[in-house]
Amino acid sequence: MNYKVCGNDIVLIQSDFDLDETLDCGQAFRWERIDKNSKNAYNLSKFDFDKAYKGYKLNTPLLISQVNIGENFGASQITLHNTSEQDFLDIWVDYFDLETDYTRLKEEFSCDEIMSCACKFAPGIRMLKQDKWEALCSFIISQNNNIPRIKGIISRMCEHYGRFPSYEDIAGETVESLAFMRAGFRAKYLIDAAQKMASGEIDLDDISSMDLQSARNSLMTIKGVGPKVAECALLYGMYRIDAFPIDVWIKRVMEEYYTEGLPDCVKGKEGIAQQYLFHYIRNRENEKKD
DNA sequence: TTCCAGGCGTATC
DNA sequence: GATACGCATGGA
Repeated sequence: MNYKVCGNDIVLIQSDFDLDETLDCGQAFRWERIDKNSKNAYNLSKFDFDKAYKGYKLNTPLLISQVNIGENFGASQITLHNTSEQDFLDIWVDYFDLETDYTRLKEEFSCDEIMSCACKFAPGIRMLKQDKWEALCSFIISQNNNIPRIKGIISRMCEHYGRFPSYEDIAGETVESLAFMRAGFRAKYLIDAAQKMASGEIDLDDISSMDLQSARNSLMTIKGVGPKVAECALLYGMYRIDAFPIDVWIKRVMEEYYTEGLPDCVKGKEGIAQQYLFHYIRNRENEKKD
């Protein structure tokens, strides 16, 4: 890892990392893009960047910016603003999966034609290693919902508590007291998850070390957690990259390209492959509409 | 107005 | 075990 401490900032030159493709691709819901016109509000007036986001890992805030380098944006200068070296090494290196070589990963994936297209379509995707409880909550809220609304519900939740609520916070709530979130029928599922954690019936640390099928089964004892949400909690919250969430979009990918199953070159890393495929099929469809 | 969104619980066969 | 339907909410 090649980084410099510059005053209160951490600066690194990083390949395979694009903030839009990583922070706004449906794996995390608490990153907000900073409009360049409003950068003064973030004390960035003297700082030039191509794109920047503000967000959190659970309750640690971060302002992160990107300056593209070179003609084909193969690498970027990434700056973590107002971040101590300690927090960088303890939290963010892990969160942004900076120890994984995505160049090599994409080379492996690219032995398959569709995967090769998907990797080229969004070469700056990285898997975020999110907090277990944060990811579980997020994907309980995600069911039968769209991404802008998921973000809105989580935003209202965090604003209400002044932070991301703990499971103890939610365990003490009722469907009525959570009405401010406008989460609809999902509120009772959040409460059930929180109460099972409070009672010790569910322990996410234990689940993270179980074999995949046992972990799935344990998560699915929570009301509102079925196969898809369990898979997402495992992939995004516990970095179980062999978990493969199948939502409506990935179902389309499977029906269109992989009726025989996934190619061998993604075996063991299906979850990361899924992230490229999800982004590819969604944005390819969006282009059709334009 | 109807349909859809990173699904799941329940009823029914 | 498979299939059908309702579910809260809000944008298109």
